[in-house]
Amino acid sequence: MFLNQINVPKAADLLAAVLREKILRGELEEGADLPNERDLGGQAGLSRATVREALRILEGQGLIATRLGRNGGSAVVRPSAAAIERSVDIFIRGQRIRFEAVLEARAAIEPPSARYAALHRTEADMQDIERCQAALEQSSSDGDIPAYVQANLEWHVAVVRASHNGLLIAFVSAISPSVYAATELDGLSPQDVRDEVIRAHRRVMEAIGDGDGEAAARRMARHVDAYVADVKNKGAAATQTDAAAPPPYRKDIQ
Amino acid sequence: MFLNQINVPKAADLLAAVLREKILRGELEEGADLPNERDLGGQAGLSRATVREALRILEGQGLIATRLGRNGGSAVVRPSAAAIERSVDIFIRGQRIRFEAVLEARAAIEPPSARYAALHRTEADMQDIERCQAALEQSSSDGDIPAYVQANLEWHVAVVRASHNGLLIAFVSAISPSVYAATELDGLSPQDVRDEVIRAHRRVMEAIGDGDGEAAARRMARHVDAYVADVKNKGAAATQTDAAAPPPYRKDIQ
DNA sequence: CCCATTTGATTGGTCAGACCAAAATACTGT
DNA sequence: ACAGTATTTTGGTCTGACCAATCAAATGGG
Repeated sequence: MFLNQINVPKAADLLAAVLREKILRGELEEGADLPNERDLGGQAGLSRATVREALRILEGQGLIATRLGRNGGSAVVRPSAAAIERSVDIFIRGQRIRFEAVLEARAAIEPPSARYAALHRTEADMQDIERCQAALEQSSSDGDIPAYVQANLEWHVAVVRASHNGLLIAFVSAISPSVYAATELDGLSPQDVRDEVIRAHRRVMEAIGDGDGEAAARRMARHVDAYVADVKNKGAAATQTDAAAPPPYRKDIQ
Repeated sequence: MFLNQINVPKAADLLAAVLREKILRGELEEGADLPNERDLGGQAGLSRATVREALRILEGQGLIATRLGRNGGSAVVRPSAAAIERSVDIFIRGQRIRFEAVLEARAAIEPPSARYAALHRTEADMQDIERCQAALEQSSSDGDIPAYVQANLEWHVAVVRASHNGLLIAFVSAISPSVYAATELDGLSPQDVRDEVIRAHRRVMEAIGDGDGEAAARRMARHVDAYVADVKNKGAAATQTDAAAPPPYRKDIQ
């Protein structure tokens, strides 16, 4: 062997790569309009169909947004966590990641995030968290389980957001929908469990408010570990009755 | 107001969504060939250009792979962590995530991952980790810094891989390239620091080998926190001499 | 002069048809 | 039996056209 398999790149991929670099290097700043598709094709010596495929790639990566009509066209947008959320969702569903593993990942990330939250939180962060907690308590006393689960997730995301670490926020946001989808399914959460969750949240919030990182991490760990243990028990109980079926992690997969 | 903004979906997006669901629901299993582009267009009542845009979207999401030539076409592939790595890379670069924040995220995820690794590792996992450690020690004594940094990262990924949690593996894999790119740049890592890293790794490995989750987590935390503190100090020192410039986090951004 | 309406220009969205190029298969002559 | 050639299948790309959404400019009545 003296030559590696030569990889013929596709024109659309190349164009997408060029534009992506231009964007990420900051040559094209946020909001900047790309030339229209016909001009882009003319400049690059490519057909419009090829240009469009390249734009589709970039759109899928969350780097541009395309609007129709006069003064439309493709404009550079700041890549958000949405792309990460999409890819994580696809990964979880495609790899058939066990629901327990998703919870484990959350249990891994959230306690350190709570520590950072305690260290970096602002006044506005605390207000956000408290707003989520209020919504949680309200929906719990109303007995509105879906709203309760939703508010619960939002509380967790709000805590991580207070860490001001974009990556941790993105990771937790990315796995939250899966946690929600699987939790809602169970229809669990009796009154006493909900009350205990509310108390645990209050303890964590107190630590974050005090700026006590260690306490925040410890209490958050207790809280999410209890959740994981709870689900694992349920999973084990379910496996007794139906040993062959893998634990469902999402309603549309069975 | 009595009607919300009506969102006209694009044909390619719809087709991509339909195919994506088919794939993720398992209707099309791994390796299955999609119909060729002409047939797909015929069945869906769409032009080939539109079909190709849809396929490009799916390809970007890592759900299909397309090969040229007779017996070519698009085949379903299992979505891997690669898509997550791409989106995280774009996110980090696009959001100008501080390098410290990337390290913080790693410092958050790796200690709990080490705990899971201690609990779930197999014999093969230990061998992988030891192989990485051997490469690390070799390149360190050779003074080959790039190889050393590379082996260092691989060791960390190998540890997380031993946790057998796909999400944690994906997250750490996703941020590793950024850690590498930024670390290499520094050209730091004098002999004594490298030796200390090697000793820290050995301590973590011992705990994982013993199945002692708490010790593994604690030692890993010590190890990565030292790294973060080191970088933060360097960052502070650098800011003294050049207070205006934001800390570079990647060589191609300056 | 102002405002509502109509008209027109710009741009993405889609289509149809063609040809090229890569890759596997079928064929053919030795 | 085999090497070499032709054929077929399929993605890759191009050209050119028309539709549809959108906004700007022209228009016309009050």
